[in-house]
Amino acid sequence: MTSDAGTLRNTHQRRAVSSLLGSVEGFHSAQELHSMLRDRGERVGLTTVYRTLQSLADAGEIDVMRPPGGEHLYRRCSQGHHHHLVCRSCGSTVEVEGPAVENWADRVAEKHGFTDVSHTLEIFGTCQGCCRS
Amino acid sequence: MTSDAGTLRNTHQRRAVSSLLGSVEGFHSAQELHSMLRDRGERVGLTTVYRTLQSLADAGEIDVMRPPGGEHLYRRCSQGHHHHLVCRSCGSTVEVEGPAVENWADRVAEKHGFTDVSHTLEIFGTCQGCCRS
DNA sequence: GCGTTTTTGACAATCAATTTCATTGTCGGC
DNA sequence: GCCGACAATGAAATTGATTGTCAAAAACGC
Repeated sequence: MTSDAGTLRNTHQRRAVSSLLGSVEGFHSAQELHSMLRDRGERVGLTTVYRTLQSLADAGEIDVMRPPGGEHLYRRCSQGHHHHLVCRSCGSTVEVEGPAVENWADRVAEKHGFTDVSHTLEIFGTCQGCCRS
Repeated sequence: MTSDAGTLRNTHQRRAVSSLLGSVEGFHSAQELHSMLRDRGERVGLTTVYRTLQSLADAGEIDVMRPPGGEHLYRRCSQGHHHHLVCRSCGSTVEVEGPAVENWADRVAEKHGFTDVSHTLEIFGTCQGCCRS
């Protein structure tokens, strides 16, 4: 669609994964996405799901989250750099931005002589709905 | 609800792991620590190393880092909440603090109605030494 | 010492993720 | 439209860190 690495071919599996990611809310594991594809009647191998997710992540089209003690979760997110506020209980997520944090991280890294800087940041908590129950 | 530290027994394996962590620099995986113990002549099972590291982490005595695509790394860190600036190439780490970030994370979470908030933050980059080579 | 309770550790099990490799599908060129 | 090179696929096998099992050993209180 958008990204074209030159050697990438346009297969129905790739389109299926990409399209699925566009139509679901929240984060899902590769295995969940694989099941969803099966439920939709698409036959896409689990291997291909992993590979496609990886290439999409490399291309920056999806976000990967690594929750403590769980499998990798993937989600199509709004473009641009942002972070996630995640409910420990129900898994619902909110995208948050913190320009100040970005700057701080870059400044700190630079101060210590580090270059080519990136960072990961996730906020975990219990959301209102889950807190009540 | 919290771990009952009153029933913990003082075994030589527990002491060996704890002592080892006090004498090594940087982050190490459970398997590395297990090898080091063997080199030291201590006989401690890998299972026990994992269990001990887990309980130490639960007690807040060591920090756990989960680098992308790697195993869990453990390190005895200075007390108190802090984050890490990690070199992608050589793995060297710098402890950094960012009170402003802590506050920001808490505020953002609170604003969205989240309670019991925690967060993870790691900064990755290439350190001066590795940048040159 | 003695009995109780925790801890240990060799091995098996788990499970996400990756690799393998023969087969299939794409796509540019004709 | 057809061909052929080559990327892509996918089922099964593999990997590798981590966890579970459970009998035996160690620590602690008395």
